[in-house]
Amino acid sequence: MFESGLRLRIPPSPTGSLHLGTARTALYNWLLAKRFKGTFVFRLEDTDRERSKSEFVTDIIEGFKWLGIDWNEGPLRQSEHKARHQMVVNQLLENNLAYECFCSSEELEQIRISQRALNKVEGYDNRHRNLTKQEKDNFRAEGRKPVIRFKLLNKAEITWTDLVRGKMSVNASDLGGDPVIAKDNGDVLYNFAVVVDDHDSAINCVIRGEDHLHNTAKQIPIYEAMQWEIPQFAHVPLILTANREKLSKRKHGDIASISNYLKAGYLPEAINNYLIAMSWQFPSDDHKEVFSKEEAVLHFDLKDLSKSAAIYDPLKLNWFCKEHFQRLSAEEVLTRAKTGGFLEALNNLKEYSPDEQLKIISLMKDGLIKLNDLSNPASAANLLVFCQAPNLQDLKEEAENCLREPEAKIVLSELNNLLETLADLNPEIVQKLLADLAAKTGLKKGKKLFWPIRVVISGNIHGADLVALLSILNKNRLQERVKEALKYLEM
RNA sequence: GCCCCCAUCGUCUAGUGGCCUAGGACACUUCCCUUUCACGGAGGCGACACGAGUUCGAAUCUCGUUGGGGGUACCA
Repeated sequence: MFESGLRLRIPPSPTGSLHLGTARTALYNWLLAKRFKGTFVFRLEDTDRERSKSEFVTDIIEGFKWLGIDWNEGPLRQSEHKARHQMVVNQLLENNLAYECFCSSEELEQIRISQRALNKVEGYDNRHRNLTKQEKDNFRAEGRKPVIRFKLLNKAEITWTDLVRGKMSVNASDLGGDPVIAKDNGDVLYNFAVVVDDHDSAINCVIRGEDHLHNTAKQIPIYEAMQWEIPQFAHVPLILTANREKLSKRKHGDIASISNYLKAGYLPEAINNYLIAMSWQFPSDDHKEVFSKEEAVLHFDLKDLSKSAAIYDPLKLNWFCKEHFQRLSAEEVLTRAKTGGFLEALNNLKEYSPDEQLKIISLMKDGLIKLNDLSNPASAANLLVFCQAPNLQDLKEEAENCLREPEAKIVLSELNNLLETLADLNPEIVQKLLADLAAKTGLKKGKKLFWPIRVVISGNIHGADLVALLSILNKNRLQERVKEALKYLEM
């Protein structure tokens, strides 16, 4: 199908930070480019001068890098192709395939209102298609500046075979009139610029969101007018929120922006996995769910994409996160946490040797969702227990109650006594320590025996394996916290 | 309003006319493991939107209805 070589592109607009949906479209492009050894072009769609910002350019590039989505050409900037765009506009004008339209926005609005009243397609009624020179001069004399409109041939059936959806067809008369391709200030518009740029980059396969379906219908006639080869099109399904609306940067910025995931310490491999799996399934017999984008490359094909929109499910994302954390070595997690700055709030972690730090990470990483959780008190995977004594004045009710049990005091003072006889702790010693403690207190095991210890070290009745916890914490910290608690209970 | 797209458990999906009393995953839930939580293991709950066709036979094909989404800019 692509004898000359597959050429794909991703054209984000730097009017906002990298969007989850853009990342997913980029991923599908990337997957296909890798699979069929194509060329992937990265272009910044920055023709909207007011809304485009350089900080967003940085954000988008950083986002792609973080996800591991690389490209072969670019970043190209649409704004740098102005002269070329102007040239094509003129060519269209000369060939009578485009024309000047002097309608004011008020007139346009009037046209829409009357069309709507008649249950017709809203849009422009092409009234300035055949203006005489005299009429144009009159408008100019009024001080009106024209926009340039492209002549859509009415009634023409615009068809293409979509690589995801199959045969598609839109009637040109349903497109809302001749589209504006250049504003009255000369700036060209998206639907035009994208055609010129894609053609100039020899793009032969356009993968984009389903929200572009009508744009494709508007763009194909431009290719035809210029006698340019029309690329293949593939419209991928959208990502919807839980209440079934298109995921938008404005309304759902927190979950829509890739940079938020980066900052929170999500694993890019988990994001990629989730994004790909949203509309695509690993084809092998086991239909495995957890995979890398590199594994997906081996099997990915547009025809296997789902046609229906997918609803963003944070719980499922979390699951992918856990799965990918479990697959990472403790060394890797520690490195990423350090380089990402996620350990900075955990000052005292430096007191532990590198080897101890690894033990800490491997003890905690299985329930990890994002690196942020390492220092988040609300997370079960936080490392706070290793870094600071709990604030006993401010315990949760269940923890406070546990400490107020009469047995708690006995357990703690016996523990304190036993600790006096010990030097450094290790798992074997802790094992024995707890057994001795059980014997001394007469409490076999269970809540009465272990929960007070947990509360004293972490402020929580739940947590990671106690033996591992205590042996890493070691004698001094443990004893300190036990004494502190005994003091607190005396008050 | 008009145009287009989509339609299997709450969610993501497998399923391309008989292997389907519809399979998997997330979530939820029961039990087991465990000194707690988590992990892990074994179960459970739970769907072919509806109505007509076509066919010996339909989740799968056709039409209609309904529902959902997107689009409808001198934004991208």
